[in-house]
Amino acid sequence: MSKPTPISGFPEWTPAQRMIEQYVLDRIRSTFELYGFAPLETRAVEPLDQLLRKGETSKEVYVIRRLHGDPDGPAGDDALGLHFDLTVPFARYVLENAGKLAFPFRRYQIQKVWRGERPQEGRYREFVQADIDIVDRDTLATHHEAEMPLVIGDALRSLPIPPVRIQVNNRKICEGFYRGVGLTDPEAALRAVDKLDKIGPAGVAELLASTAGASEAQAKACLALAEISAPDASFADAVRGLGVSHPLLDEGVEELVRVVETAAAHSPGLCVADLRIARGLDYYTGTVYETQLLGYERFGSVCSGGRYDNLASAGNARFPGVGISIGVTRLLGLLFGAGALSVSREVPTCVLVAVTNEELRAASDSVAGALRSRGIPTEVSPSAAKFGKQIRYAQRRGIPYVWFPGADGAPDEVKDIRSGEQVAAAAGEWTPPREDLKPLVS
RNA sequence: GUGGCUGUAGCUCAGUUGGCAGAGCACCGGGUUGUGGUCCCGGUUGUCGUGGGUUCAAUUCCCAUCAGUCACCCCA
Repeated sequence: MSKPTPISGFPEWTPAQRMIEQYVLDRIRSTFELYGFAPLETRAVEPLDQLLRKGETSKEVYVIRRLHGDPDGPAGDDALGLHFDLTVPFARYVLENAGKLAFPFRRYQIQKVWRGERPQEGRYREFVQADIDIVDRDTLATHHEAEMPLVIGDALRSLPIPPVRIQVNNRKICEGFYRGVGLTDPEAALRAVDKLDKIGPAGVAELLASTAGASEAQAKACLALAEISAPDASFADAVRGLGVSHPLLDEGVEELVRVVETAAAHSPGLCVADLRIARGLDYYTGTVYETQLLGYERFGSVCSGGRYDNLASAGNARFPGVGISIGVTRLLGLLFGAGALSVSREVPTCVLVAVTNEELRAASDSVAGALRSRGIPTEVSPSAAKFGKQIRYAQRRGIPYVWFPGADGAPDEVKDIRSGEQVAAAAGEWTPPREDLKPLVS
């Protein structure tokens, strides 16, 4: 068999990287639970028609089918696709289980998602998202939109990663403003403005004219709005200064003020109102979030989301929601690529119990058992090689302690192979310093 | 999905104007008859991403393909 090769866009980490990933996931999860979000996992597949409601993203959906499915039979597996985010499955789940859920319903969901994109650094076809959402029945209070950045701020701050900046906007501001200046296709205008960073003001003006039918004055006004950015409510004055009025615009400004002020009170500098932010899936109807990892801005957002009022509705029941999702795989991929994350050892093992000779392996096994019973991750040396070799086995893996069973009734000894210090110890009592018990991620 | 660049040892990379494949690090053995790391001596790295084609001869040239990366697209 020839050597297997990777599959494009489906990353597989090393054990050390996986330990870091698990650490990161644990921290994120515990922050989510600290805010009272309940755990949920949904199936990997959704009916295709559900997934395709988003238009453009449809090209990215992986469809599943049975190898020997009957192409002429009734629609079965081939009507299913892998979910490409966690919000759409969640909306479906809420509709399906509305009777069992208490509203407002707060849940987190940490799962893989799949998108058939062309991969490059920080872009994958299979990746993990850590998602929180809050949905309510009929109406959703706007303060939930202000809560999202707080959770994310806490979660990401608990990790050994560079600081982040959450950029917030509100689609009502854009849409209200565009309508206020007389544009009739706010969607097109939004798409044009979104390219500001990439093609510059002149390019956007051109695009606004060609795709949204904007006059020179209208384009200028849209650009002026997009250039507004402030870490506090002062953005609202800047918007008013543009002299455009529309009910939707006022509503959006009010909501965004609240998000920004709440965030500023909780953690200054975390959030910034940035009126050029337009992206995200097109089901967003109000607040939208994007998150830059400082120093890695060019790789795009590592955490995005927003408010959606129309994603989940059945008959006359409506479930507006707001959610945000951490791109865990992108975050890790970027930091791994930069060598910016490390772990103190490649295995969970804290203690390696040396084996004096194979006849005495049972003695080492029993030491290991005693240590494990007190929660100390321990392995027994794979061979009774010279102690130098056994120490090196530990050293190469970053295992901090080697345990030597005492010969002929002499006490056992444990050696810290980093310092070389070796002391007598009893397996039923010795405990490593707290910081050595588990691998340290930094 | 479109286009560009790249692919040589576990890692970082040399190299062959087409003629038996190299260095450093890492790894293994010894110096050191039961305690590693430093040091010294010695040793192994490999379908030259994969499959075709041209050629007496291809790692080198050509085509395809896979993977990585960049831009577009989209987005975590």
